[in-house]
Amino acid sequence: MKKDINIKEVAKKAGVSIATVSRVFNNSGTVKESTRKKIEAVIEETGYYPNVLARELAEKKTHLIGLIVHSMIGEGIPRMINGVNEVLEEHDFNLLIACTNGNLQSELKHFEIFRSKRVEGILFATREFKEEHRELIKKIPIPVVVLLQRTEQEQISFVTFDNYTFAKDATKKLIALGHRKFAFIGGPPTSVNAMERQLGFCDALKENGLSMEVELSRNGDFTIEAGYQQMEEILAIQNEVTAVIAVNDGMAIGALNCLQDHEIGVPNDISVLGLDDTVLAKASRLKLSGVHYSYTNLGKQGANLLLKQMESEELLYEKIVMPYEIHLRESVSEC
Amino acid sequence: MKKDINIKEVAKKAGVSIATVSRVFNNSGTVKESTRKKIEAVIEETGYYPNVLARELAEKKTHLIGLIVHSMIGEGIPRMINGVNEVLEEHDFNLLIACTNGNLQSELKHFEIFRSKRVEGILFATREFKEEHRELIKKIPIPVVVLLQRTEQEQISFVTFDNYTFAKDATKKLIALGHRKFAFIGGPPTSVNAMERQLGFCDALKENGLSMEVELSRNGDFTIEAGYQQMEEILAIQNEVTAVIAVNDGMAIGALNCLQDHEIGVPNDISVLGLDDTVLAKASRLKLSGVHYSYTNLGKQGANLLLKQMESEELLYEKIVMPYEIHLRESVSEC
DNA sequence: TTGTATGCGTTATCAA
DNA sequence: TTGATAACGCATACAA
Repeated sequence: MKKDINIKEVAKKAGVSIATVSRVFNNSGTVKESTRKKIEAVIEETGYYPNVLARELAEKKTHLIGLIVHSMIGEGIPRMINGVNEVLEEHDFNLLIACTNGNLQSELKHFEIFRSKRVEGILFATREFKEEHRELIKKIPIPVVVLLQRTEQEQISFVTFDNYTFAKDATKKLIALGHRKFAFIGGPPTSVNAMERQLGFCDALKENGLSMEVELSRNGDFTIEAGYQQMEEILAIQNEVTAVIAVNDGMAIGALNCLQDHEIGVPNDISVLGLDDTVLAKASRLKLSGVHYSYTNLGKQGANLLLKQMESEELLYEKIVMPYEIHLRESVSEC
Repeated sequence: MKKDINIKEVAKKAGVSIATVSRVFNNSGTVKESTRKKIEAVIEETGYYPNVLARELAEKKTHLIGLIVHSMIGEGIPRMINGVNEVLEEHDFNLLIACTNGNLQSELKHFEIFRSKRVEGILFATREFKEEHRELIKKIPIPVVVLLQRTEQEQISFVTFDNYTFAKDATKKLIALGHRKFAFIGGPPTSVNAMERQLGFCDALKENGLSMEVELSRNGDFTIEAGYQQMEEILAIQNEVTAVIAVNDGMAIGALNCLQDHEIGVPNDISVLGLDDTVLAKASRLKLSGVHYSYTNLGKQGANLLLKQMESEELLYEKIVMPYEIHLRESVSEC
């Protein structure tokens, strides 16, 4: 453990000026080979490290990107962060991360913290994009890209999945397989993404002239237990249902487990599909059907878009919707 | 989007000196109420934000903690990060994260980057703690806490799980239930944690005077598929096994699925246990038995220890081993 | 090829 | 209660 040493001391030891030391460290300007060698020797000997803070202050660049997420838990976000990280690393940016647990005050606070830390760009993932976010982002002189959420008509960039469309598409696939009697297990009303999926599901039914009893559209809190519980209630209501769609894999697995406990055949009696794509889907004995989309790629796209905005002279906005695939596996069959 | 404004301009607009503006912003020194009001008005009007870079340069503090992880993927690490984040947020530290994919060069590089960024402490999670890490950490004048790995005799702090002991304990529990014929599905030899678990398993057998055929101790790459495959091969070798232990849940689930495909009753014919604790354990129809330990708490402990080291005047080392619980659920029974 | 001097935006020390 | 001014450690324009 040695104390940090600064450029002045290195210069003194090497018998040169700080400007020359700076040149050596940044490969800028021209330095005679012999003095370069001399300086490098001193650097090696002293273990000198430039104080990046000072450099950044002088250069007015921090090489810092801020990432605000509402949660770290789950499969998706970590993969997204991984994607972001991969792109940023290629461009020598460092990642400052804040986790807000979806708390609005915390989100706004971290925008301010990041701003005062002089991050050069901000990636923002929230559960619900609100008016307060909009106002703050418009006010801040830092490029922002919103992840996993739409910003609607605003002049604010985002990269997201098209929850509505893939939910609609997946439902249509089941309809094409002959299913007419559906049950739906949605998420809490506070989850914009879950609501979008639910809307997609409903519209698919509508467009095909189908309808369903209101009681067959239920809501859970994304857990396996909730899926089990809701499936139980669906079965109690009536037994003509031939397909169950859950907004996430956890609840789909819960439904699957419930059906097996009732000795109802999947997919022979009832097909099950989760509008999601997690390891759970592959872990169940009966491979769960679902929708596939890549959080990693979303993260990469987001980071790339942000970098592009940072480089751009004029203001720049882009709205990117990531592609998806529907995977019909063992839990689904014709009806 | 407005341009950032500095303290000098605020001072000019308010007709005071920059020192006074600084005082207002930091509630330091004493300022007359009327001038405070005046300055606050200008701050409000201009949307002034102090440049934290400059402040940090002057104060020689960055309020930054660096976290180096080998991977973001999986359940554990994100929870750990969440724990770290929670503690750091309470203490107004920001988190700089680097993901290295286990690459040694990348790990060392990020130590240097963090050092030059003047982080005040570093949390380091790697797959294998090597000589190079040791040397670098000893050289760097920044407190470091290693996570999820032991540093052995070194004067370097760590917080980890006791893989060896919980694996041994869990095995003993099965022995106590009457099991004598075991099969083991381990991880790749590069995973220190997996090897420690395997050692614990072996020692539990030894201490109870039990032995096993070498071919019944197998290795996989942690995936569900690998677990399935290895179980298949175990069954091909012989059929006296009454208990299978896998180093992680994924492979335990694979084994479970394999057994069900062979119509071998679990737990009546064979008990299955995973030395792990992920959502997978609760998702399987048959609740998988396993070991419970909290990554969140590990992250909190690590962050707290690091903060303690940072505050401490003299050098300080602590080695913390987190507690665990063994959960015997539906996949295990007496023999 | 090298050195000098200035600026980056703060905080902190003194003096007023 | 306030203001000037010197750090903080570096980059860089300009001069030598």
